[in-house]
Amino acid sequence: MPPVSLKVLARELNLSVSAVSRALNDRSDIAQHTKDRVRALASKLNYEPNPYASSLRGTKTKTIGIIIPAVHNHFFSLAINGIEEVARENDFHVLISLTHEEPEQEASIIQVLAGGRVDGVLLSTARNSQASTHLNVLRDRGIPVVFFDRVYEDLPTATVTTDDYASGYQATRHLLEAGCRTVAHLTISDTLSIGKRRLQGYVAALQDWGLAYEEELVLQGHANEALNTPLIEALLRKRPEIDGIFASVEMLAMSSYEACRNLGLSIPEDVKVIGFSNLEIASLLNPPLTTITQPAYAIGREAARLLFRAIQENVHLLPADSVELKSELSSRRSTARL
Amino acid sequence: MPPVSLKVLARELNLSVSAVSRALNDRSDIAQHTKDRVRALASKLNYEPNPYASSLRGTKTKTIGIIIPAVHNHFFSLAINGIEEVARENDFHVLISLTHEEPEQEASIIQVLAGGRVDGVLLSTARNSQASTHLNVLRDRGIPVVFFDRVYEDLPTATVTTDDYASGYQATRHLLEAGCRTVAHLTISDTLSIGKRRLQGYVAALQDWGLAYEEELVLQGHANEALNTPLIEALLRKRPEIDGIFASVEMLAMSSYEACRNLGLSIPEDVKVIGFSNLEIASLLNPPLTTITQPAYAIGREAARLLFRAIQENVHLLPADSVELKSELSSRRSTARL
DNA sequence: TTGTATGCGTTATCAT
DNA sequence: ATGATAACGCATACAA
Repeated sequence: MPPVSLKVLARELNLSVSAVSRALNDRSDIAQHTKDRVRALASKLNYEPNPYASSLRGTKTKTIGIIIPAVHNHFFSLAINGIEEVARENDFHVLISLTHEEPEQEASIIQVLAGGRVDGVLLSTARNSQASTHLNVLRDRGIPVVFFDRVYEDLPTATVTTDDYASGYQATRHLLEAGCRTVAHLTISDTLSIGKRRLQGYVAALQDWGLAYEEELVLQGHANEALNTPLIEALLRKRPEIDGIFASVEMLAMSSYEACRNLGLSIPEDVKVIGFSNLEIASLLNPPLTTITQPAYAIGREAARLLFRAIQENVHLLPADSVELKSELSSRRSTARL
Repeated sequence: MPPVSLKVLARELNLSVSAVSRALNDRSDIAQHTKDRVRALASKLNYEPNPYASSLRGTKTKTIGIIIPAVHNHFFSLAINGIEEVARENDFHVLISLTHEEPEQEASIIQVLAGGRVDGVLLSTARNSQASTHLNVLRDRGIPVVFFDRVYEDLPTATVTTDDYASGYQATRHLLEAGCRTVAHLTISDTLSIGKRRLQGYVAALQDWGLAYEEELVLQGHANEALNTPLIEALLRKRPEIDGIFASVEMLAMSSYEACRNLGLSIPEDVKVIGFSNLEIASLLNPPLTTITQPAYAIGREAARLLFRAIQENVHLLPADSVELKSELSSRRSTARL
């Protein structure tokens, strides 16, 4: 069955297309009686305005794009939840695209979305994305962007992040206070914004404790998650004095658990582990994992809120509009002082 | 900066709009030389065709819709991964909408998507959705739908599911073989397709063991996840002879762990637990959780593949096109025979 | 209060 | 080989 258009309604009601259009948009220059007739038929026939025709005229697509590395990740799925909710409140739709951590994918997605598919973009960058030139298309088209969590630091727009430096410092201090003297740091990328900041916090904490920073103790995880456990095992074998692990992402904390299990190392007796994580069930792990939890849902909401300000009130987003939220450390048995 | 349109390219090249259009679409009636000129300028100016204008002419939006209860759930996020991948392979976009388990939301989302926003829909129904009449809009508009995991059983279209009855039977048998004699079943809904089938498998297994089915041992979880732990605690207190729990979804298995911990019950000594789950880290739980794992990623891919067959080859999907995949039981310590 | 005409960006059809 | 024109569905400016 062909979709119900204004034309169909107009023919049926012996009205002009424009009269029907205005009736449905509740314009003041249409008789109440006519509005009633039109609305009755529209709902009877399940009329739904073609959003693409509207956007072709105006240039609001009522759609925002989310570009993230993966959805299969507690942090991102919680963030999406927050974003989707705000979008719904604003009567917008959400287009989701995954980069799978590949900068080229990220660039191509942006290029396509910029072609008029969305009114705004929420972006958390791929692990190895470096130059931000592929974002120029968005700027040129006047499509606002808000970064969340993983940001490009040199871009003149708003970001929503957490206090990664402070959290990195705090996590490391937590291990040192628990008695660790040789703390390894597992990161996903030392060029990525969050990777850099968390690492800086780690380094600063070591310094304050009078401990030397050793590059060898910093392990960069592999994109292929299956490879991380053996990498960590190798590190623990090479440096058996390691008594603490600070994992900058959930996945690396889990790989650390597996590595310790495979090597017969006990947590927290032999090695203490702390990790960034949004696992609700951290307390059900063996042993319960000490976590730094980011307010993922709030981050999503906040980022979306900023984006809608830009879209609907037509304000230009500036770095000064950026928001920083706090993460929370939950101490559990994986870092217990013995 | 205004977006680059065909008109802009045409003016710049002293060509007609239609010539430019055909050049970009690589039509045979355009001189190679001209094609080259056009393509060069297009890529120089980052020309991107306006997808909404194309879809207005044709009626392919190059977009599919995913409608699911939540994204914050391992099963669904893995499925999305599979779907997004197939969509990308077909050069399609993915619109994602969450029902938050509310049938009204589901209906309203469908109504809106049917208004020409997507070329096809992948749907996993909300927990309490009953009537499927809100899907008629899609049928009327000729928009194909593929259900995955949670399906409407009375609908003449294809579904992608797992062998839920067999899995329910197998899970229950697993507990009985481990020595359990009073097995509770935790479900999210006994009207939902997957809930019904898993329950039927549970009932059949009890029967084959000569055990009576007791309605009291079947607990329906609450949509508000926080309420489930106390509900399970209450059940365990009321029926202290319960020595096995079969949780039909991951969340309820986790709540069972918490309930047991709160009551001081040991797993698997006092109570054995098995649950449907896509937690990669089930083996890191305390104790490691015996799981029935659905091939979530494959389900997503398969559902998307079917949908694209319908969209691109214009075939009408029938129940006979449905696919059933197998889940896998991984036995771990939570159901160890002692 | 309602109708007519126009244009958004694209593509198909029919000229030239 | 290229150009002119019309149409998709909608919303606006203007006419009646």
